[in-house]
Amino acid sequence: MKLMVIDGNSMLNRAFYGVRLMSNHEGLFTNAVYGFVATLLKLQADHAPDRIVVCFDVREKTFRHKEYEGYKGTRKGMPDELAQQLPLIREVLDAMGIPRMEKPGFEADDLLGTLSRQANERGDSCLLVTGDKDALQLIGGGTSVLLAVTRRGQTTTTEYTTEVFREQYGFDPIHMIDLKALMGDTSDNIPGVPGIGEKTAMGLIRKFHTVQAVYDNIDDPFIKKGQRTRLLDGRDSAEQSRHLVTIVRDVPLETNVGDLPPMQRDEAALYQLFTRLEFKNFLSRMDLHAPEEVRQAAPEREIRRVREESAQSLLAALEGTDSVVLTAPQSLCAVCLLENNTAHLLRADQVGTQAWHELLVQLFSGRYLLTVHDGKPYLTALLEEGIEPADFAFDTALGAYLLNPAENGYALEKVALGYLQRELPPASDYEADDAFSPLGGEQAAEQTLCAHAAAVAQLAEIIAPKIDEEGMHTLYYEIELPLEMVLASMQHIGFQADADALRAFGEKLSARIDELTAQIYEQAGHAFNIQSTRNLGTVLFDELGLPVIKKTKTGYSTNIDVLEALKGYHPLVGMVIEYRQLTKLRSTYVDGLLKVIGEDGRIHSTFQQMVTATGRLSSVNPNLQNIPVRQELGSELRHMFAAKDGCVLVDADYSQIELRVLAHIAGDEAMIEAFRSGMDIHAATAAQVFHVPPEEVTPAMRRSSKAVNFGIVYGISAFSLAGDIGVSVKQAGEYIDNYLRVYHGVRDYMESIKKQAKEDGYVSSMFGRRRYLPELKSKNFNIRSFGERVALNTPIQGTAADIIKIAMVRVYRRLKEEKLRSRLILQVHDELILETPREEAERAAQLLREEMEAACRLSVPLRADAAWGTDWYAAKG
DNA sequence: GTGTTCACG
DNA sequence: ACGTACGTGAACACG
Repeated sequence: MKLMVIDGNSMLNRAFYGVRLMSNHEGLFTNAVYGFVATLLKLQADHAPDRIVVCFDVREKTFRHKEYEGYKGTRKGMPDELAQQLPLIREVLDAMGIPRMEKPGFEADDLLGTLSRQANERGDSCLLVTGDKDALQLIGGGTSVLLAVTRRGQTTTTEYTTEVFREQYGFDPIHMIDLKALMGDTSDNIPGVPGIGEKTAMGLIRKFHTVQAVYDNIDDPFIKKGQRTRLLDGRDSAEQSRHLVTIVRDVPLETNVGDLPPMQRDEAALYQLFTRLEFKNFLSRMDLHAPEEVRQAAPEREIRRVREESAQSLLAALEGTDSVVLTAPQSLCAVCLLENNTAHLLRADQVGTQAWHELLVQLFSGRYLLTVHDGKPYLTALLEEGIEPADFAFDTALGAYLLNPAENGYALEKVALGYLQRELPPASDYEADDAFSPLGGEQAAEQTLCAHAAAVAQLAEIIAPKIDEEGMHTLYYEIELPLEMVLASMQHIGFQADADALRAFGEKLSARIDELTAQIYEQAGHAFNIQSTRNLGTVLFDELGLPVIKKTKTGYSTNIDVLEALKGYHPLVGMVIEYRQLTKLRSTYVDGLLKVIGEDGRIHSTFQQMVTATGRLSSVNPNLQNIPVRQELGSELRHMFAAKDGCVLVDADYSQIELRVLAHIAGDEAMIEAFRSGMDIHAATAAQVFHVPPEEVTPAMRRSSKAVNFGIVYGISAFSLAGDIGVSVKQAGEYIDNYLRVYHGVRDYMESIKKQAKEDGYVSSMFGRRRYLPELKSKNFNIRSFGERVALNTPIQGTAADIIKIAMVRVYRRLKEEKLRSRLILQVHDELILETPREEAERAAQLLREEMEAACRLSVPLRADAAWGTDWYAAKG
């Protein structure tokens, strides 16, 4: 028989520090459990033991540690995030059928020693798993040690047998005790012999093997004079240490190795536990499934599959239905329509191009209420076919996003696992290029398409009512769902970009970058990779000896704040700043954008609707929401984004939308009044905070008020405000105090939103968009503070996101209703851009501004400023 | 794949 | 006493 004995504390610590902090939906921390389970599975797979025992220290009862214990009896140094997870680990082990062992007064090591001895005496082999080198003394007689070592975040394990140990150390494992007795171990409070370090101790033990023998041969010429003195002085300590490091191998145990039952997983308990912890990949890896009674909640539905022969027969089958689920490859080369538990399948190559086109027109005409999962790709595919689809009736991906916007990714397989506890075959079955060609994997493709349709139908039944229950009906049906079509249209139309102008700009940059590179090398005295922060750090701080301003966890920080601070010290610094700026422009924007200009000369970014935790959109491939504007050189790039011939760009942006939302949500009379007065808000704030008439507000006063205004929206602290505007923390604190005295509605809001967030576990935007905040439950100050800032910021940022989304839907509809030829092509959080026939510009600008301002009624006016021009640079007012 | 930096709101 | 702004995406270096 093969026994494996694990040092539970050692493994737990490794798991906790090796896996980034994770928590489930409710804010329960889970990372240590996750790492622990992952390690257990790997150990089982690699070593296939017949029995496993996990041993723990019972440190609370060990008097040695008592004085360090906090009031709750947790060991010093064990963060609460980890302590919380101990009971979960116990549950996991129990469910896996792995016995736990602990014994007051003994450490895990002693249990390892005792169990391995017992096993060996019975003739069984034993593998001890630990990160503690002390355990190496236990090797031999059928026991080996699997030692885990973490270096640079990477854990490697080495299996030590007697041979491996001898090879590495040059003596027998048992003499590990003697080695430690001489060299000591500061982390374990083992004194050893003062003045004898690892090197000397190794030499002595290799030669003499034991402490006893060292002292028996103390006059041996091998021992140098100084060492001899130290050894003799430290003799008591050596003997005491030897005693301390010797692992007990005869702990009286209630359960002996012979009594260990075979491991028996309690699958139902494991399923329940992993579901609660949200360990979805373990559920599938360990092939765990919902027990019968849970499955009853969402049983897999029996679906009848019908292969339709023609578009007519398909449409006839759908006649009179009030709800249809659609699944299809994104290219829409086949469709699966599920109604009334019957899936109707049809492939493009069965019906011919023209008929297929007609079918799609019919299908997406709005006559059928279509439910889909992530419908935008279908919409863009249809637009490419020249078809103008109607909105979907329901999109389960969008619904899942609103129910919890913190997930990463809403792939059907993942959402189904979460809501239906069911594993689906992967969409790659039908997304593959040849899945529906006559030779492709048709069977799997059709089967998967049907299974997915069934899952979408069930998901809709679960998600739609939840959306309503959680007060997001309007947000969903009137904002997000119609917005999907607006975004598809924006993606389809794209933004014209001038490739030649980009290339010319790039060449200009390259010429200057080459100059700078040469100068930087000259200043440094050698060539190096300027883009490598490590190399640059070496040059700046080691070679040139400039003062270190800030450190990152991997070395010196060389970010812009640091470089600005170092500018006066050395001419190289200024060059690096310019070099950084130019290379950023060249690689991210010039090269990056050139790569994505389509054959139509336009850039078709993807607007992601299900990414951010706050409700904002994001833009990828490329990101058109971070095109430079703040610096003169970078903003030239906006000349390359131009309207097509005969058109102009109409650009409108909200003025101070987030602060206006704050004024409204907080109901702060003073701030509302400031906005109603129509004044420059930062100046108005300055006047109120500094008690001066508006005409006496100095630029410096306005600047600091502006910083405070921003800071408030982000969840301010005096420290960061100080860093931001370059005043003392005390000074910054006074600014904030003055600010909150004037705007006491804001102060009250800051308090009440945090309180409410703690009670509810989430915050909401004005339109009911939710974000859960498990961080607020953390006992870690930093994590909790982060949660509080998020609680403050999310309703503001989220409401602003709701508002511009409403505006987008309204602008899109009105352009259609009024049969204008202007088209929305871009959104940048508080800014919308239309491409507009020149003669329509005036009217489009008017419409855009109106709809943006009328999107929502707040207790302050919403203001949007519109302007137009031939390119984005010119259109920005 | 992770960390750092920097572009935007 | 703690260590800080909120939300994104892309490029590059490095292990």
